[in-house]
Amino acid sequence: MKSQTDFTHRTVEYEILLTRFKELLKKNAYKYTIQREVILETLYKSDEHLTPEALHQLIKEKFPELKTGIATVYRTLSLLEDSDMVTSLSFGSQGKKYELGAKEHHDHMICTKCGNITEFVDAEIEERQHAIANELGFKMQDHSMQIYGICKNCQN
Amino acid sequence: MKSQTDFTHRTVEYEILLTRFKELLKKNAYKYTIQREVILETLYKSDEHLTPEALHQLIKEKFPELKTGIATVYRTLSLLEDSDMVTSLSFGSQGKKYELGAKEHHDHMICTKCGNITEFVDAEIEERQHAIANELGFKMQDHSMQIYGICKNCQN
DNA sequence: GAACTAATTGATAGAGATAATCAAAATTTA
DNA sequence: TAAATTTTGATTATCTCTATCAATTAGTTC
Repeated sequence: MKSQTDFTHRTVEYEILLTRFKELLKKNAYKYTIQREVILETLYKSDEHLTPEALHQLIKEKFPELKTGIATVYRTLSLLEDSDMVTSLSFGSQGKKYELGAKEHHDHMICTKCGNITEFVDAEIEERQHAIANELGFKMQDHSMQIYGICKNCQN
Repeated sequence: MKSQTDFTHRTVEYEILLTRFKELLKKNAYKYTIQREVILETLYKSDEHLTPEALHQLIKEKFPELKTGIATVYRTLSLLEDSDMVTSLSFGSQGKKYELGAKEHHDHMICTKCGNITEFVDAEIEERQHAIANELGFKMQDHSMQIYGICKNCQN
């Protein structure tokens, strides 16, 4: 089937990301599909932390002709996460939120009132984390840190 | 109903915890029940990070005469968490693990192979977290940090 | 570009964790 | 100890995510 899907608002940054993605697919003998690209693109454009549900909703609105199923969204997110192209934040029984992990690593400051997420990096903390893992004999693979509080806006 | 439940191995530390718990119940006009105490006690004795499921299992073994239902375990854990007497660690779609939060605060080092959890505290990190929250205009309420890696045992 | 092979898809059923419901039982108050 | 209210256990419902499977599609070969 020849797709009439219209990919708009493409940036150089996105093209680089897409190339990385295509290389990843090729390397693992995965196939390129419009659904996979649309999922990557929508995640890129949204610039937010999205639940699989929310991502699926966005895709259905923007590309209704694809009839993308929720299962494909989950599958592709897993694929992207396994390949370190996206990272997920866990919210207990409320599931996960995903974000593109192409940008540099960062931690999260989460407002407990409005749920908004602010990102930050602190070199000192990063350093201590490595040191601690070493001290405890761990081979560190990853880490995640969240600070919970009330953001400026919600303090009024 | 007069309970024949035998509470053994009580320590002073536990008695203090229990008193805190009873005060909490009174303050919120919640009622004291044997089930609630048994859940608190089992969590205290286990000294481990427990899933609601595992906690329920332990209680069924130690206090079979109570016939405690899983729903009560969930309800009580929520109650305790809302009151900051226990804290939970999220494991994505694998649910949560709970621990008593009465002891001093600590972060977690989690082995991605065997799932075991080692606790640690690092003063420097604690300090930076507060500083960062301030910088970003957040009123900090809480934080959590997990380092993922492979523990000594599992590296072989 | 047609045929072939294997991967991918959408729909749906299934699994696991947690929440909601509700009649029966227990706790607290008076 | 009787009345009022909460809590409980059993069960069902819900929510997130995974497995299944027939139909479709991508990549390859001719």
